[in-house]
Amino acid sequence: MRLATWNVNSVRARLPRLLDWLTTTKPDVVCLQETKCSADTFPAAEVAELGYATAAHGAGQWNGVALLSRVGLDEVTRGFPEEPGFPDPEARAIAATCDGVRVWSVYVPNGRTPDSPHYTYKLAWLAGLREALAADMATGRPLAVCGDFNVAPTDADVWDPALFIGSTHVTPPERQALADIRALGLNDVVPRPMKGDNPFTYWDYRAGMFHQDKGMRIDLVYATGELAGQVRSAYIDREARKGKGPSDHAPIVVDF
DNA sequence: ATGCCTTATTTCATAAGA
Repeated sequence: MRLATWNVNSVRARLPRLLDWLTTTKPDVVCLQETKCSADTFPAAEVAELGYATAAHGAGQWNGVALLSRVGLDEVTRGFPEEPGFPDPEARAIAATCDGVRVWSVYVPNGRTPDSPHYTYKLAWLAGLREALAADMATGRPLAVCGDFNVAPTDADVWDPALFIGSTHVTPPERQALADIRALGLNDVVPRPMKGDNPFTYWDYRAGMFHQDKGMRIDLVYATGELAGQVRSAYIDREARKGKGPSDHAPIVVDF
């Protein structure tokens, strides 16, 4: 199975690039984040022409997640029980069973600043996600939770750790929340960069950050043990971050 | 301290992103 995850920063704005990328990369299952559209405006017909079934979860201009699959898309769940909201739950999680693998696409709240209520919400949401994953893993199926976690797991995952001290994405509570999720029995599948040493997945649009490789690794693939043991390769598709009209995130592609 | 860039929107200005 070829599994990918990509924060597309609007699936409609990115549609031509997404279709090209699907055609050349040929993933079996794709986790999308920041689709920024409702389920009924998701371009499902366009991806269906390439052989993909769609399950989307969205509610307008912000957030939004989706799953595309050409190997089955069953037992779809949107959100999770007792999902924290701001104040109401947002479209940040969707899961499905694809060829026997339980796949989650998640878009973790940004948090803004550590003194913001959005930060408290972020930590609560990650704790809630942990409980939902624990419940889903009780079935014993292989599982992968993929997406934009908005947390850089280590200092090596940001281009300048000194610059990030005191900022969201690197604080100990956020990193602990990720560690608590891994402690369920999930393994960080670290993809290799196509160029350079840094496994970054996000670069700000501004100030030529991508070209200077001033980025962050905040998009993650966490897989249960047996599945992680079957990883043949994992890479960050930096080509998709180049050129005209890219997302600010690059896709991660994992072959099992 | 802020913009740098890009998105969507009851748009020609704002909120949000990370």
